[in-house]
Amino acid sequence: MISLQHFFTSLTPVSTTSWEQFAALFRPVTLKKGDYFIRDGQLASEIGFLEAGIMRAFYRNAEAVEYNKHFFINPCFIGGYASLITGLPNQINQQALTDCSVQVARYADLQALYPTCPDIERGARILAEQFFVQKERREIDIVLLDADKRYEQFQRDFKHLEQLIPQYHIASYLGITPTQLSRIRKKRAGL
Amino acid sequence: MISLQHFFTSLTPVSTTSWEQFAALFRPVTLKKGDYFIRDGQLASEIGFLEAGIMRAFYRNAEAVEYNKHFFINPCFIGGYASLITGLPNQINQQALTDCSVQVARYADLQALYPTCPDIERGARILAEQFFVQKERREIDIVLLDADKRYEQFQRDFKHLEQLIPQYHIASYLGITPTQLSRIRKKRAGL
DNA sequence: CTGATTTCTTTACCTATGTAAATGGATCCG
DNA sequence: CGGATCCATTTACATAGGTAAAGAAATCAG
Repeated sequence: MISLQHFFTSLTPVSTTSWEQFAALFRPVTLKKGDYFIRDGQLASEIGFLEAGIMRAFYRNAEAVEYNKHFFINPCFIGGYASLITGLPNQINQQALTDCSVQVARYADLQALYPTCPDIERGARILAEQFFVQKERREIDIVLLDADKRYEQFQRDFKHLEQLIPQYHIASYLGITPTQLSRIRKKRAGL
Repeated sequence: MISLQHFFTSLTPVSTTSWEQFAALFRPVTLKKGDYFIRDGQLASEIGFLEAGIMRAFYRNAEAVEYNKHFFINPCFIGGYASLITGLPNQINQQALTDCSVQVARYADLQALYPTCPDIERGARILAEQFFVQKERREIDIVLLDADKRYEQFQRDFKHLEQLIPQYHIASYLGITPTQLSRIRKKRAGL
């Protein structure tokens, strides 16, 4: 299992003193299945590192319909990143689909390290760049692929996840209804 | 008109020596209407700052159908950002819709400044964060809004642009056909 | 085990949007 | 002026996908 230390230092080398200051900011938190890490409407103030468990990120529209936009199945950073950056209200929800263990830090404390720990700020830059790349990849999938292809892509991106969560979550991720996903699955089984 | 210097220093303060090294990397380039700054399939190696003019960014699918994903109407950085970061082939096209003036630098030269100019790297971090926020905002629009609402959003986001470019570019940005955009416009006029 | 709940599939119908082709304005040349 | 080109609109038809409701299957709790 990939630790916070392993994850961060794979972004960029970090000096011992920087790492100690960085690691000291985090405290362990347990999320039960169904718990939220962040909800829309809130101001984000904390960043998390998901050590174990599965979470989903989703938007809710004006009619309270949910649109899954991502599943976290591997250790990675979570949180209302856009809200942390802009200081504007968060628009995303992040919810545990299984029990999860998370390391949590105040984002302001993390930012306070940047002036004295350029290696930490470098990690933050690289992380922001990777977030951007992920988003662009997903954008391309949405724009260029039809629902069938996005389903294939989902299966590649989230190996084994399909068996672990209800299908309406997958349909929501694909931007279709469970009805339509069922049609796609049926069509594919017939081939 | 916003210069590269004005733009960058509004992200974060930059020391004189850092700025001089940074500015020295750029050379002016002129793009004629229709010219490309970057095409899909290429490896990106340069970053640009659009000083004046209008450009579009678009994807092309396997059938060569184009999907506009952004219009650059104000001074800002351009380039195959994901390709610069990952070193993988670029997937996006960026084309001048009017004659444009651009300041161009080799991305590797810019990166080479990071170890000695933490203020420049900080600017890069902030820029990456802002790119992320922009993408997320656009993602939310695409997921949560129908074509009518996205059209309204387009008109707010790109004031006056509608008069300057053909409608099929707008339709492509909205993810619909010119036929459908025509129907939307007609319906709205009737109200 | 059994009833209750949740999830998945299916059916019937409906709507938004796509495709293709025709029409009609603009606009640009020569 | 008069064709040529480009662009927006319109029409007719086709299709992907939505909605609602019912039924089937799986899962869970007592």
